[in-house]
Amino acid sequence: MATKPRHARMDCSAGCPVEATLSLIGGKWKGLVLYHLMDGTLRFNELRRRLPDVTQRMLTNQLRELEADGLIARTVYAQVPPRVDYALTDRGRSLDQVILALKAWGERHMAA
Amino acid sequence: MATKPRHARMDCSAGCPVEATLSLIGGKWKGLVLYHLMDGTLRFNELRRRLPDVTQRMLTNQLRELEADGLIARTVYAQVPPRVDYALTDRGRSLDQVILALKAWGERHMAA
DNA sequence: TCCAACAGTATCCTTTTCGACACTATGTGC
DNA sequence: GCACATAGTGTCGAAAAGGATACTGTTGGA
Repeated sequence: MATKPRHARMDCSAGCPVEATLSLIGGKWKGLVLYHLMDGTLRFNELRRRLPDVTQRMLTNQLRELEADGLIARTVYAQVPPRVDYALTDRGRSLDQVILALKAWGERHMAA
Repeated sequence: MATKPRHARMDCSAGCPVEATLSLIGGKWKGLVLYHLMDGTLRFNELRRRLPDVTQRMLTNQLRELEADGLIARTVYAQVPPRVDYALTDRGRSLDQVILALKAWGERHMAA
């Protein structure tokens, strides 16, 4: 129970789905992880190399939470050295437009 | 200086604009505030009534941060009792599509 | 004369989040 | 028999975020 949902239900008020969605992708590195996984399946250390500022522990946490929320799938191969693949689920892929909207806005409005 | 930006620059890595945008709207109630202001200008207590679970202090904080980020405009009228209007700026209004994308996704994928 | 409405502040405290750092298991190549 | 790579865990502590509660000043209305 690393993190409890900050917004578990949808029945609080108008506009609440906004917060509910944000609570899924609002983790400090989740947007970035989802964005990189849009390129395709990645192994743990591949993600690490793409996100050099994320500590190993944080990356693990974020991945676990994304998995718990059904946005990514974790596949473990019984090999040595271990191999674990991360990929978007259908649900995760359905966020693509949202991620791209966030990215487009950031590129257009953060010139400062 | 209630809150320091969690993501001030855009030059960190690919996909970073995603995080930059999230850092603006990721406050616990910011999405909700922006969503309600899409209806039009609201006074402080009108917002309070629409967001009953937000304490007065938190609402003030979130509004101040949104103002500092240039997303909303705060207009004070020299009256008694005081009157303060909050409205989206152009920059804030440019987030409408993003907010609506978040809302649409939440409504469609949070049925659980 | 006393109270309610407005838009906040001030203070204190708890919870959550984040990061540093060290540690694990195992089979392969040298 | 040693280090290396992989994919993690565990523990600690600092910092940030969030929440509870109480307080302010003014004026119009009952």
